[in-house]
Amino acid sequence: MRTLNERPDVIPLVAEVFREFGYEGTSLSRITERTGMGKGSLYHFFPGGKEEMANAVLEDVGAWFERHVFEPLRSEPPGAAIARMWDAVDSYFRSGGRICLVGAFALDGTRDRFADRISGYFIQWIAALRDALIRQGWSPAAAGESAEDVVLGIQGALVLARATADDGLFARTIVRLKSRLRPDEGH
Amino acid sequence: MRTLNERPDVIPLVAEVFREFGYEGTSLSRITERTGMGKGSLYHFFPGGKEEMANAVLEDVGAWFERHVFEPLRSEPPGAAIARMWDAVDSYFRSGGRICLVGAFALDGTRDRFADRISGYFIQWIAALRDALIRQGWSPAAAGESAEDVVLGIQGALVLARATADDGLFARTIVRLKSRLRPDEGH
DNA sequence: CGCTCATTGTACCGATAGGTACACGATAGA
DNA sequence: TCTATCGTGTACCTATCGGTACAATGAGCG
Repeated sequence: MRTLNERPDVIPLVAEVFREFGYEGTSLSRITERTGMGKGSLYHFFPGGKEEMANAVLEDVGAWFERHVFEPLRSEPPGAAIARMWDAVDSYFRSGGRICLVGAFALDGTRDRFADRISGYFIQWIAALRDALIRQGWSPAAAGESAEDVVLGIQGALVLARATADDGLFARTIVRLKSRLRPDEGH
Repeated sequence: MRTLNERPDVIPLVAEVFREFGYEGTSLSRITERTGMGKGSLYHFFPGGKEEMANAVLEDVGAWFERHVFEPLRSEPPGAAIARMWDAVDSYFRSGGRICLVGAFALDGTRDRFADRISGYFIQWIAALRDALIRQGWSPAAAGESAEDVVLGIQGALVLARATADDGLFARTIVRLKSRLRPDEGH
């Protein structure tokens, strides 16, 4: 046919396949049917095959969070940046209807293959949030602990929401986590 | 050879394989090499093949938690039962060095195959903990919220601990979660 | 128009997937 | 000791895996 597809267009489609089936559960044929691209095109854009596709997907996810979450946390006024983070998280994960690819990859043997990208994602997130909290007047220790607490809470909520198919769980959890970041107790 | 192996002996070995590689990433040959059992024996004990093995493993995990965590939470004095839960959790997950099979299965397409067992595990855990908190004098609402918060925090900690290869994260998180269950704020 | 080159479908590759068939050997009960 | 059964190793099955080769196609451009 013709050149309707570009590499960046395909990545979100491929991402969704990995999200649904995990790295090992994602077969080239599944990607083919979901993207409408044959192996020829797929290997043209991703000469490294499945591994390169997953890498591109992880990079794409990382870039999205860098842009919409981490960077604002580091440079915008902390209150506004944190509010923005909650909005981004809620919409990105579709209120718990969508899981975190990075978290899912972290849990099985896939982790070792993409260790740097996976750990980088979480470390950056925690560091950026911690930074914002410190700029909001928190002590470094309390900020670090709470940042970890929040990021981990989001991941846990995604696991539980999908495990129990409880529609409200994610939103409930976000409310609770939000309130923990509000300055009422002494940090 | 002879009948050294019994079904119950093999299940923990198989469980470890699923834990490392996920459902899709676990191949019969990997199970064979890890357990030392050939396909003949494997299919003798698990005629349903891989799916039956995973089911048996999930049942085994569920039974362990029922015995060491859920049942105590329901019937023992709440303070002691909760203390026991923390010990059980820390040793079972090897301070974060071991992931939660149920949580891992929940995140990808594997969930649908074992939906009842997976959701049952978490629902029972939360309900049992909630029950213990109520018997400790918490309001039902606060108890439900905190039970969810704790179980989800454990899952999140397992994800992050493995993602970032941070040895101390799990223990740190447990300390924090523990303190949230101690009666100081008004519930 | 004709050249070039990115893009694509198709056929094919060896390896391995999950699963089945079956016959051999040990065992235990009679 | 004879025999029915349990446990096991091995050979084999088809389907699919991830990946490669390559020829046809088409757009862009001089």
